[in-house]
Amino acid sequence: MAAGDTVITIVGNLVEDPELRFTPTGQAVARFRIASTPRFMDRQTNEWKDGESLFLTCNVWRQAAENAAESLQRGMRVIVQGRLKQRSYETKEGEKRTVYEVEVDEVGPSLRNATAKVNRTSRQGGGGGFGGGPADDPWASATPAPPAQGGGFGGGGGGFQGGGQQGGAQQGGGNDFSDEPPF
Amino acid sequence: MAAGDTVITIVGNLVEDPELRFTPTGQAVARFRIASTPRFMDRQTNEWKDGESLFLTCNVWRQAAENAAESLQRGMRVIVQGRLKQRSYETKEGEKRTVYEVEVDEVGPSLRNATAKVNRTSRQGGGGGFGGGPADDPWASATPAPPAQGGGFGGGGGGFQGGGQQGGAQQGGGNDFSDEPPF
Amino acid sequence: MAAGDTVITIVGNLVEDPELRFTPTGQAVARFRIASTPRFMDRQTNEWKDGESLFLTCNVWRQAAENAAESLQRGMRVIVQGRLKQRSYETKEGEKRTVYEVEVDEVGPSLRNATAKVNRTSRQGGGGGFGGGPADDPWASATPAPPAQGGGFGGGGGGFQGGGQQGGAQQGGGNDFSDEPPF
Amino acid sequence: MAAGDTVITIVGNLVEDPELRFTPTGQAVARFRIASTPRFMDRQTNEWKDGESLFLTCNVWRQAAENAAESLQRGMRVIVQGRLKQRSYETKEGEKRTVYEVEVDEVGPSLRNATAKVNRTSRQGGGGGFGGGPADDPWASATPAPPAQGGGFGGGGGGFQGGGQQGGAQQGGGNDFSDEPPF
DNA sequence: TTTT
DNA sequence: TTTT
Repeated sequence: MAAGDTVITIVGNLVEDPELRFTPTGQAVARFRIASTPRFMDRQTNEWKDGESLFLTCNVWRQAAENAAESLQRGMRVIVQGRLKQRSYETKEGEKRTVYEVEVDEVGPSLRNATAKVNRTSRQGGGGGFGGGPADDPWASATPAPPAQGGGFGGGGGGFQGGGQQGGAQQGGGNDFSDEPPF
Repeated sequence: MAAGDTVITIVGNLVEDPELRFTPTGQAVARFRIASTPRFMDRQTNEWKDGESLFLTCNVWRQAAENAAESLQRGMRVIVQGRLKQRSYETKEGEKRTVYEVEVDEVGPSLRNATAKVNRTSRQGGGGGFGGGPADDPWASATPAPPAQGGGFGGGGGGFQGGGQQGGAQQGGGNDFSDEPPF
Repeated sequence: MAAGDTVITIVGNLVEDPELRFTPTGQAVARFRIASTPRFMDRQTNEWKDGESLFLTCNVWRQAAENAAESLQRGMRVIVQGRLKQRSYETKEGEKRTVYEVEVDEVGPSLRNATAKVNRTSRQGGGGGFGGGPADDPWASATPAPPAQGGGFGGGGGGFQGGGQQGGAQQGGGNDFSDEPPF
Repeated sequence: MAAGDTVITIVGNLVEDPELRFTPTGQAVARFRIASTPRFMDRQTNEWKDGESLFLTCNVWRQAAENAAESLQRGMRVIVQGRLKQRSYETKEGEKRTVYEVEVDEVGPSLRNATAKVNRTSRQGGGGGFGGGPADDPWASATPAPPAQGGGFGGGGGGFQGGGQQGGAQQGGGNDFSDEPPF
């Protein structure tokens, strides 16, 4: 990173699937656009409301580009760290325009996504598929309430539902029950 | 988030598996420790060297806690956004100590991880499983392969290799071949 | 900045005057400690309350170190941008301790300080001094007064009151009257 | 601050003097534009070079707005912390445009400015004025001078030279002589 | 142009 | 105490 770069971290949802391309030298680049929507408490109605979204185009390079194209998808919530850049160009009509983009240093799917999971090593899961069946799913444990899954998740199957009610009022959350950290 | 919170974004590797606990009210909390290791170019030898690691304990709550415990693992590279906090306590010997911790707002596995992937919706993949062994891993191929592939990815297999040569010299990278973005 | 450094921006008040020292080679370093106190809206009482302070030691180098020692002072609100570092050492009793410190890249007094001002060029002010007492302080006036004024600013007066009730409820604020930006 | 806001810290130089306005309700707002220019080491020539500047418009409110209008000036280096926002509007020709702006939470002059200083209390300084001309400016001296000085600081003089060679190669600096912190 |  |  160059000294004096404007570092930015954005959390938002993909507005479209990432698009993967390759430079002439074979370098992978993925580009996607995310919408970051702040939520604020309306002090009148005591309800959470959405603020205006911030849209930003992000460019990822190399291995992460390929991974992004593979594993990210419209609707998913992601965390992006990068450097804010400005690019100037001329329209066909000869007008100067300037766009802001993020040169990505790190991206990843937010674990606040419905059931975004990454694969762990094979020692993890016995069976096929992904996620593990209910049987060996530690979340299924009776105690501290499973995050809700019926038969679900079992082998051969989808899993991730982009969308869903992720963020929600819990944003910035933490300890809404004034629980003490049990550590 | 409270006004005036000290927001921090950390990228680093899990030093241990996340530990999941529940508060008396049943709230999930996961805690893990990450090591963030800067790399700098040694101008003498013209080599990349590791700087001193920064270690930080992170606390995640709720759904993300459960997801973290499920999908993160020692060695993985993660992106964490949260608020830096200081906690003071007394040792048994009556000495005051203070620790710094991060109250996590967002975490996710970095897509610079070897083959960190999250599940996409079922419309995505035809077949069964997820992950796929190194042998059929399209990312392993040097040639710019298209992200979508036919049979691929099939069943029974681990997938993620924590560790590996992730970060590497490409840190902060981007466009080392002075390629133009192909967009 | 090394790649992978953990960048942090902290806003807080100096807990003590900066201390200036010089390395054997004559390099200036200033060190000071700041307290960053978040404020949150207590939803029960509908009042702003202070959260737990975060204390952090900051090291500034070179010119900025000298400027800091000269112009910063206990109580002042400052903005600090730097890299979070961990330093390990042994106590005299042989115990290992670790401290977190900020290697400062940029510091400056916050313009939310009571009357923190920096000097402008001489075309600005007619007269001698700087600061001006409360009586002739245009900022004290409720009516939107023009920033530049004739005689003003004259001589022999203190000016800055470190501490005081700066931040206040306006934190993160902006547009509390739902005014439209007049631009 | 709303949850989910995209926090940004920018360091750059004012491209123009701040413009101060007031909303109908009398709320002060200052607006200015800054240029943030990264520097990178050209590994071929082993020289520091300027990267492309990032330009961003910033809006400050209230007291800080008035202070900004008073104390900031074209050319000065400032630190800005705020929230990145997007504003959409239509041109007179009916075209939709979108601009990115920063809603400022904190601003201050960088202490890496040539001689940016803020006033300290009168207990500080013996004499009259503030600022001091270049001639008697202790910061101008190359030798590590003690921060406290006798008569010092005397009257009638400009002081701040906006622009100049601020940033310089020392960006991100710290400890270029591998000096140990003398603390 | 748009996500949740 | 420690990750890559």
